[in-house]
Amino acid sequence: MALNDINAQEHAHLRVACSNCNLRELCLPVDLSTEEMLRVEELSHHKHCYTAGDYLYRAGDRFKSLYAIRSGSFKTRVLNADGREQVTGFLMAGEIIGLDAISTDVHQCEAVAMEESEVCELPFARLEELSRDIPSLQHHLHKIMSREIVRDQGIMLLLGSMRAEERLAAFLLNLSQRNAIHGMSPTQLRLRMSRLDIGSYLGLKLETVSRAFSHFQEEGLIQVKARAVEIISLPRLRELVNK
Amino acid sequence: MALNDINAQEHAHLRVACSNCNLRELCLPVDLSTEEMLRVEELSHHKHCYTAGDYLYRAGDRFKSLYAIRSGSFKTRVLNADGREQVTGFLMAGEIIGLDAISTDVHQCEAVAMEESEVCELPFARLEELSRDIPSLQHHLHKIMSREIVRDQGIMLLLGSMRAEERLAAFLLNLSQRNAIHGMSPTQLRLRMSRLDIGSYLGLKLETVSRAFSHFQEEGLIQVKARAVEIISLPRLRELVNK
DNA sequence: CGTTTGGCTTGATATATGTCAAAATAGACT
DNA sequence: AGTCTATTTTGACATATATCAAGCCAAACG
Repeated sequence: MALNDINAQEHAHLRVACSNCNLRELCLPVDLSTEEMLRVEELSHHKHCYTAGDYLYRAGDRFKSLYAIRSGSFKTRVLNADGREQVTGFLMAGEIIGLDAISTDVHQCEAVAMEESEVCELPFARLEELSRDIPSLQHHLHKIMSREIVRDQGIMLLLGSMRAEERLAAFLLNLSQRNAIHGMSPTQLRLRMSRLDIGSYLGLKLETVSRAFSHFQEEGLIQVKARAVEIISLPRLRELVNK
Repeated sequence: MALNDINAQEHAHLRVACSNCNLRELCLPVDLSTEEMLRVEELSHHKHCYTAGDYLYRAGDRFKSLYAIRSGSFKTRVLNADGREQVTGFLMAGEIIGLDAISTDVHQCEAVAMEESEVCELPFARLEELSRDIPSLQHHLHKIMSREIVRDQGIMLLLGSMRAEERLAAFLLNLSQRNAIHGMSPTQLRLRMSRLDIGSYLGLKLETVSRAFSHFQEEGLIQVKARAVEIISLPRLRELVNK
């Protein structure tokens, strides 16, 4: 079965090997023995494929598994009683998604693919079992959850104390940094999300986001062509955030 | 040594027993055996006392322990490079504080007591050990971390999509609910924090917070006397948030 | 008991961002 | 290629919140 035969709607299962995965150091601790690695692979040997717009899960879905993003990207968003919505994150390869659901066994937010994407399913009950036997895996899981808390606090700082252009600059710098982690260019960004989504994430209206992009371009900070953004001056963008 | 002899500056140690603690069901899973309970008590038998303004920890401090608040309350805040600050939470009895530090082994934010407060220290390495042996404790820890993530996402929704008065109403309702959990009145609130802190938490200036309080009072929603707030109409306050 | 101090309230005004509307552009589909 | 649709940009204007400034109040203190 060739990769491009997979229909995302079927959530096709595919065997994968963590030991060969080039994202290994993002998902797993570094010091696993061969035997431990085999046990982990047994846990997460199922891969699922999605296309843009597909839901990985919806608010209210019963929680069973975390997901490690193997390729592509997702956005997560929370919905209010009255339909108000807030994009809470844009997640890319190597990141773990679904941590919010552990608290109640029900997904609190929803996750939507922003492009062709693949995830490894990590049944959480098995993950807990395994992490009881493998201390470094246990600690790694704790770090991942803690990192999510730190990330969220950073966004609270952004939403609570920064103005529109500072928020957008921080957003671009964050994308740049995460691009770099994956060995991609820190200055050539291909945005996977709309201005509306960026606005929701940054607590701004889409028009404000668009104007900020235009203004950055006028100032020679970036070059914008729709969703292709080139950062001309990383230092000046950083200045903008820290002032 | 009597309780009121304790000097907060000394962070005096006191033996405490979880099994007698009336906050037990907030900190611990319900189904611990007597033997397991004894082991947990061994983990967390140290209590520390603080007075208003004392730091529980500062950003940059090496991470060693989580803390369970036994009495009183703390605020946590993150600081930016340029001195910008954001209050990220107001924590009260029964809540666990310090989860953000697990990710890097260094505290990312700082925690300050808002009144006379006591905490139980939970050395994290020991907590991890213990939770390897006691699956329900392990799962409980995961739930606590996940709950923090959900809480943070709720604040992101508030900061990103609500207007000033909606934010304040949500804040008051949250306090009311947590008061109720502790068997206290859901309508008689004694605020432990200043308008400045509320403003920082809600992403507003203190004047805006003050005006919103005044306006709520004019509308007959609440009765404000400095930091003593009486909620007159919970339903109308809820309406405000969900519209 | 009067003074000091920090926190809170209130008013007048400024400004960043939202709102509404229209045009431009880019992608998707025949 | 050409039409259709969704997304993005841009402009004019409205408004929520910030800013600046003054006065008020209550707890703390000499």
